[in-house]
Amino acid sequence: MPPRKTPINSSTAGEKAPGEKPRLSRDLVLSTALALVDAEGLDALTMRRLGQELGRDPMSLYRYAANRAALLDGVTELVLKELSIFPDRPDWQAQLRQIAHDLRLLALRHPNVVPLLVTRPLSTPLGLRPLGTLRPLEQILSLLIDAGFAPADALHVYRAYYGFLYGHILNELQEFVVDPDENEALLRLGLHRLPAKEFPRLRALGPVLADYDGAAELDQGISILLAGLTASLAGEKTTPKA
Amino acid sequence: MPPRKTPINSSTAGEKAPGEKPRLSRDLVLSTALALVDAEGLDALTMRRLGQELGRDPMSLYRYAANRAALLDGVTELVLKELSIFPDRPDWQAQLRQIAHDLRLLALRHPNVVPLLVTRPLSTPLGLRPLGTLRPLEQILSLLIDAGFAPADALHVYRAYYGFLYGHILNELQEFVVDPDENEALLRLGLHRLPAKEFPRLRALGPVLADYDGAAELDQGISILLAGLTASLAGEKTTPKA
DNA sequence: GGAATCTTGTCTACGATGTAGACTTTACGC
DNA sequence: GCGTAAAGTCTACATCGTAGACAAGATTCC
Repeated sequence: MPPRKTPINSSTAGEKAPGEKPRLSRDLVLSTALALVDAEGLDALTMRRLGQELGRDPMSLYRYAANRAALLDGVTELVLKELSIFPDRPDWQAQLRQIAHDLRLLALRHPNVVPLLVTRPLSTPLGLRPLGTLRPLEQILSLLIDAGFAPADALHVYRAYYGFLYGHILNELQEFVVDPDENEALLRLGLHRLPAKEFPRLRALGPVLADYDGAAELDQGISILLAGLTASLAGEKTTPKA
Repeated sequence: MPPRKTPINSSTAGEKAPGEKPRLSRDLVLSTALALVDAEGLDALTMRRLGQELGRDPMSLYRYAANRAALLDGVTELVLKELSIFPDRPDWQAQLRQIAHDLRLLALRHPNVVPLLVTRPLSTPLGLRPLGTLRPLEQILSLLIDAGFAPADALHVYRAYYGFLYGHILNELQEFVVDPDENEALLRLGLHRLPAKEFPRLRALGPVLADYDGAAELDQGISILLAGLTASLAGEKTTPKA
């Protein structure tokens, strides 16, 4: 992708009309950063570039994020804020299903942020993560406990659920190519490159790979998981409703 | 972590005795890179540092990897080669379970590589990935098809299975802290930092979080998934054995 | 109003990184 | 032994994150 000159934030006026310096704020910085990542990928998010995007000196950013890593954390937090969970709805299974689909769509909306989503927590102990990152966890636990699960069981359910969910998102995004016309072509081209003796199955699956219904697959997986979880937890002392 | 001076590869002699320049090779470069990542993390793997580790000019590395990204791909490939799959064993369920545990152990052995494992495929279309990366996929497909699954179903099973597996690994590694003594302390410390009103459930789960049996949890999840998958595929034309 | 103080943005500068391109050295086939 | 190809090295450059001193602007208190 060639570097672009026009600013990402296609707001009212040109790039640096002298009067309109809109006073920085954490939200402004982070949302511009997110827009930049969405448009041009993670590598495009450099301090210099972001500064330029905001019409400010790169150094000014350090007033709103301690360093680049913190900036990335802020972006993940911002993205996760797009996810709304209602912990006091009645049907917990329906809730989990709904959240799964919401998160999937969120990931498809911000594919370039997904590496951050799955990677940043690996380098930050749980207690030190941005609060916005932990909120979904807390809310889902709340959801499950309110539904009648013992706290420890709720944690197990959460883990299985979120694990599967993240796994699915990674899976789906791997096979996701931006240009849908190019999709099949690139796929076949790529597959054709594979040595036929070593990868017969994979090559034969080309057509099947080409049309991938992520939503359906996710839904089916969630069904299996929920059924299995309730069944496997049925033999214990606490039983959730339904 | 402070930078260290002694070379990673604690081989026979000191750092740069003039006679012992062991002639580079792709394997040597990659395995040294892996050792470096294992010991000091991904950020420590710079061309200069790796060159120094090998007692060579950083530029020499470009004879064995086109650029840094290709080097990272090489490392992932190398790690994945540690995983051995036997596609012609009888019991496919037992096989999948075994592979799951193997992969989990692999991830625990190379936690710093896990971000690469889950992240690199996102930026490389399937057909253009390093072959070593695709081999497990091919082998598992083979395993399932030989077990009686229709190819398309095999793909679905694979996706659900690998999705869950990767999700679990990410989950477990998040809660994994290197120093087990520090574990609980750090955990409590971190949890204590959370605002009590907003995160009551999470805070209450501190003790449960502290002892996490990843293997058991993985096993249980796999059981659920396998049971669910076979059940949900039973109504279709092709049925796998058992 | 005016001065003191805190906040926000800017400037300059430094060390580290990936890697292009020209060069030198080594290994090997005949 | 000589010529050719491969392996390794050197120099150089653009770009990155960010420390630290400073300036501009806003806010508070009298």
